[in-house]
Amino acid sequence: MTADLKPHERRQQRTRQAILDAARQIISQKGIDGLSLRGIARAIDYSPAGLYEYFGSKEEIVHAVADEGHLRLRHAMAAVPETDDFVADMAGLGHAYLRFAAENPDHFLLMFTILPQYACAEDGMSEMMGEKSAFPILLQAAERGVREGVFATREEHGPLEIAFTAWFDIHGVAMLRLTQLNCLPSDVLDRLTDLSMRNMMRGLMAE
Amino acid sequence: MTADLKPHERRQQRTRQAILDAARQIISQKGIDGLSLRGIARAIDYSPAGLYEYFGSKEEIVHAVADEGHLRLRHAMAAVPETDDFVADMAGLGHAYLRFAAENPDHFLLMFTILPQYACAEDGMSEMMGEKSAFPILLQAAERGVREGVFATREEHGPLEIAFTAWFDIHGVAMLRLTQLNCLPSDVLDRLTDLSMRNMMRGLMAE
DNA sequence: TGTACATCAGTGAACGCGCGTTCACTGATGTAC
DNA sequence: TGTACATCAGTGAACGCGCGTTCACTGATGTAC
Repeated sequence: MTADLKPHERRQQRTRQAILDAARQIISQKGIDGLSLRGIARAIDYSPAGLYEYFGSKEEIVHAVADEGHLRLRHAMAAVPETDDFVADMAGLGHAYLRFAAENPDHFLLMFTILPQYACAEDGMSEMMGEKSAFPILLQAAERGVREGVFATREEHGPLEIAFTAWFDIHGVAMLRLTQLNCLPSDVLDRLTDLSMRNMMRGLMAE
Repeated sequence: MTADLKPHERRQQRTRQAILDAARQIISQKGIDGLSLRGIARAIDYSPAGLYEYFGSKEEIVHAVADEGHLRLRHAMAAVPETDDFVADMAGLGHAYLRFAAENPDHFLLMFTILPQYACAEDGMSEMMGEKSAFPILLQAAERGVREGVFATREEHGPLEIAFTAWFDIHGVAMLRLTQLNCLPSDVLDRLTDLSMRNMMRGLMAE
């Protein structure tokens, strides 16, 4: 993907990435409100004006960081190995989601919170199905679950609906753990998380 | 609760409330980043310095607005009437939650997003069980569901665990609808929401 | 190989802005005698 | 009832700050002949 570039293009790419990495790191340390062009520039030994060579505005940088986050989340979930035990694999996907949220809380909040002002694509579904989103990974798992007869399907209730149900549940867990339940001891949280995931699976299962 | 106050105390209370109302309205219109002491002061015809008679800092105001939000959400859910049909009542609670989120998106995001830096109470559970939280309403419903034999219980899986499962699901729906799925047509969203709630209930039910 | 020129990445200073907070103040309201 | 004083709610101007963005610039790198 990054092959076939002339040297100066590679240098550009590298600088662009350095900007995004610095931005991500600053967000991790000080939250989204702590992010400033001046801070990014300081981190990569540039003048603030220099950033405008690579991005048109601060907002563009923030969007790029969020996009990158979605990609990283997708990769984290895609990296969950597939075993014979579908139910366990499904739980593994959920835990990958939660681990990402726990390890990158401010990045996660940025991705799933701050930017509702995106222009809507005319087909709202297409963005979610794209390569930048983790949803297709979940959808694939739902399809496998159906194929293996673990999940029940009915009229108007196929893999897509199953994937959404799972996403809703795991996303709620992730958000509430970050923002409301962070005072609870983590063993309690883990127990509640597991129960919730199990209940959710139970609601989707055949028979 | 507001009785037994001397006139000047009532006046103070009213001003305090006016500040919070203005803050809430500004947040609704311009988001949390659009909130400034100057803006609040302008809205209630005060000088910015005057606000310090009522709150010690901007942060205090923001926390107060968030707290008020939790109270309003609780009231919205407590106002859902109880009928003979438990399952329908449970769905009603979910819809009250979602309606609140949809009608007060920025307020909702403030409540459930921005302020993870609260000092943790030594017992993390107590705040959630308090009068400022909507969770007890959900817990009551879960207890009723158990009492009526709709929800299954097992070892280590009682009303509390049921309430959490429901909260996770409905909160995930609310957050994703606000931040990721706002491009989908609302009939699609409503269908997915209902399916998810039904699946969740199914996972909790007896037999 | 050497020279003239164009392109490019990055700088430094400045722009105007809105912010939270402080502080000395004022004028009205309440209290004591 | 009148007067002196204390309290209180609210003001206005100023503080220092950090911000995103612009723009004329510079020095290095690349290109053409």
